[in-house]
Amino acid sequence: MNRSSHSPESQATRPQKRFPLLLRSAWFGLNQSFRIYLKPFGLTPDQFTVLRWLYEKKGECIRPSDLAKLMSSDNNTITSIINRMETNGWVKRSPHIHDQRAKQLVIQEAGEALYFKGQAVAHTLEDEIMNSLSEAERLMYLEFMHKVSRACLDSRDASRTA
Amino acid sequence: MNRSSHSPESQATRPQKRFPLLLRSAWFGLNQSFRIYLKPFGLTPDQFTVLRWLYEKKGECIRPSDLAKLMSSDNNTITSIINRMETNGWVKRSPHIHDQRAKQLVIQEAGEALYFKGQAVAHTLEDEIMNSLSEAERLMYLEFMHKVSRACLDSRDASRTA
DNA sequence: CGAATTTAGTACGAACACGTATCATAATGT
DNA sequence: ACATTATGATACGTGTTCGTACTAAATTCG
Repeated sequence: MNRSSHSPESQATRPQKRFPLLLRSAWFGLNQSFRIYLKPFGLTPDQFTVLRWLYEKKGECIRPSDLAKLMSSDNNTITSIINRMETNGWVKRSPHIHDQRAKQLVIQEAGEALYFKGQAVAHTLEDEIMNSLSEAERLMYLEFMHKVSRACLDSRDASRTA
Repeated sequence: MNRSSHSPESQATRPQKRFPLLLRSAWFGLNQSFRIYLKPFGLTPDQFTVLRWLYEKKGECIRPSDLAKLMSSDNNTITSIINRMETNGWVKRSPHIHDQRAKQLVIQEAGEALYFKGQAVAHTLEDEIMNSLSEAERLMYLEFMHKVSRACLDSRDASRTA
């Protein structure tokens, strides 16, 4: 009841601790910071994430639709990103072995070199952010964040089938 | 070595607990879910957020640049969103009293009506997500999330001036 | 086997994110 | 007062997000 009505201090004084706002500013802050650090390499945060997955799963056969699931994204977005990355020679689309419709995504030499450069930035940034919490807090936080992100994805999937 | 070669459980079983990945999936999951629920109203999540701030700060003079700060966004993005919302008659650009360059953003009747509709959805969704944590966990989580989002924004600001 | 359904990928369009450039106005410094 | 600098808003271009629609191939089922 009376969660916020219209008292003038409700937003200004009370510290902003509502989840959607915190999530938004955390995501935008991290993403913007990462983008600026990656800029000298000509790489965007999303492109880096693609390189990351293709590198980590280099033995396996990764299709665009797999990448979409791994990145909580969708096929359209992946197609668009891969188009640019293939033009730049960072990844390659190969035919799939068992499925004539599908493509297999393979990271290229140039892409791997870029990935290594970006990785250093990514780790530095992640450590910097995580240092705002103590060791004990960090463990709890990641545990909670895992549950919350699971709930967010479940909510999305539920809203799609509804 | 040989950390994943081709064992199928390497990624599927081991929980992904790295912060950037969790943050990404939480943000995309929540945003996509919210978008689907708002769709019947012809409203997007970002447009809802604009209406939210303009409603909550209705007494104060809010300029596009203020909105950019409140939403962790930038002037360009706000201009673009406001263009569409003004076309739809949900908000209005008025001249600023003391500053000839600036505009004052005012929420319109139609915008307020839409905001109330979206608010119900937003609260339901937020509660649903937060229910994945216990009361005690939720308090700690929001506290941690506050620190982390602060660190993300600080990192962004630092990277800009560097 | 052959028809219905599902899945993989993409084209296209609207909305959003954001860097750079531009113009007008404000604030500052000497 | 006047030149310098900073700020508010926008135009424009590129990249990302995602809905709708379409084609081709795989799967399911009668």
